[in-house]
Amino acid sequence: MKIYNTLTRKVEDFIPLEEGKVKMYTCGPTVYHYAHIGNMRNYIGHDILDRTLRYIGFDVTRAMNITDVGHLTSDSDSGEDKMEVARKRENKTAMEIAKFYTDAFFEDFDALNCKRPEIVSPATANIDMYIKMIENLMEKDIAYQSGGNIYFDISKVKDYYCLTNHQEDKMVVGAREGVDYDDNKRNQADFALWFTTSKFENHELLWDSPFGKGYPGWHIECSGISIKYLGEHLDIHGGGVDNIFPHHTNEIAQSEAYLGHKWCNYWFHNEHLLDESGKMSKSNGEFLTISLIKQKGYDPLSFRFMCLNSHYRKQLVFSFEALNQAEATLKKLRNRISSIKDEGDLDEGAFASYNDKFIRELSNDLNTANALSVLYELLKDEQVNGHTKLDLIQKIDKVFEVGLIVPEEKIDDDKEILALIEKRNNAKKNKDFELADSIRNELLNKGIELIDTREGTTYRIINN
RNA sequence: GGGGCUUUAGCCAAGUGGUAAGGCAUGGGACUGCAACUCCCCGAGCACCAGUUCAAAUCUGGUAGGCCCCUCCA
Repeated sequence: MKIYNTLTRKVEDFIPLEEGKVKMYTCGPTVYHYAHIGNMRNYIGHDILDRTLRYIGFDVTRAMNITDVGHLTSDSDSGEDKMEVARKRENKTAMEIAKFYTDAFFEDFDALNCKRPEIVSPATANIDMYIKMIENLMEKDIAYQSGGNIYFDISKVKDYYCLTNHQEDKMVVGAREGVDYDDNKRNQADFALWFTTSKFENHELLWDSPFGKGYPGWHIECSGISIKYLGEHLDIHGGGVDNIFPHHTNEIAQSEAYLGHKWCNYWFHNEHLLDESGKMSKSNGEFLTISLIKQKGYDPLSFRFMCLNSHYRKQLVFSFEALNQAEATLKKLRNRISSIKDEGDLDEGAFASYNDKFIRELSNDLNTANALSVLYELLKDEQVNGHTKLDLIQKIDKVFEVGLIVPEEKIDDDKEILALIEKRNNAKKNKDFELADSIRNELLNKGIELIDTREGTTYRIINN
């Protein structure tokens, strides 16, 4: 398995710390609003990684957080908490907001056939762990108290900018609007570990701590949850590319300072999904969600398929043209596969050969586009019998998970339908095409599509 | 100002030095009463310029366009 590692900026062989076992962490959603389709591309990317690792035999344990507190809308540790903003916007309690959007998130997550991580934990469920870590960092004099908050002193760690090529003296405070100078900090790049009420008032969720009543900073939650549930060493940690700096950079700094050793070996980052105007963002108001796509009549798996057709480390521009294309492609694929007759004995040689090819593509830094080509190659191969093809397709769809094999739905008592087919065929014989077509339409309205073949007419049930 | 990515047919996209995979769409054809489904056939010399090389989409330098990061963001 080869995978691109942001830490080394190279595609590397993936070697887990413990043979055969993988500990993986995914930065989860901030549940202050709906997740847009760009957010979901990231989870599809992680899902493919997760499933690929399992496919080639690794025992994967994966954890993901749900950020339900502590993520500020602004930088310089001065903006409002996103959950608080949502709470005011919707006039609900913070926990109601979190519950609502967490449910909405998983509805889309599930609709995309993303496998839920073994561990999913909300930030608010692990406050004790953050306090433990912060106390430890205070003892080591790596964290300090200032202006009511606890900050992490980045000058105390060796290679703070290890994930990026940022040069401290070239950093521009104010490159982005809203980045202000914060004179509570020793270094402008220091980040908050804990906020207290002395600085932020009116925050609904507050916890007692040795540093004062308050709530955790954003970055500490991922380190805390990861270490608490996956242990002191992590194989893969991932998220969107926007997390590289500062979120993951800060996670590395605080985790390694706390643990006193190297923490995570591989950093996995998904590129963004763009729309015609550039980056998708919630702050621009309108944004697309999986649920909306579904409402428009699309199969959410078409979106998953669209993502698989491109590479996770490449920006992808979303357009309905592209989605239509993906939907058409997927539909054709399913039709083709459903027409394969389950005949012959399992051809083990062919099975292994195609399976190897498939694994080879996925093992090459998740080249899903090429893995899909292997599927097309298989479909075209006349040397491979139907049974072997179907077995293989069923297997590789364990990674793709786009519903390649549509279970054949049968109606228990289809006498009525068969009678109508018979009636239509007679009408066709008598050149009464009006009647024939009306029967066809009647059945189509009931979700039954007729398929005319040389051997006769069959039917199938079509959804949506 | 600093760091990084990217540009391949109408569209999505692979390719990482040896002469451009695959898919969708379009067009043509087979099948059909028509249609759907299915099957067959058809398309680019890789943004541009200059180098290196026997050989470059692939390496180097430059130009142009797009995008991202430099404390909201997946």
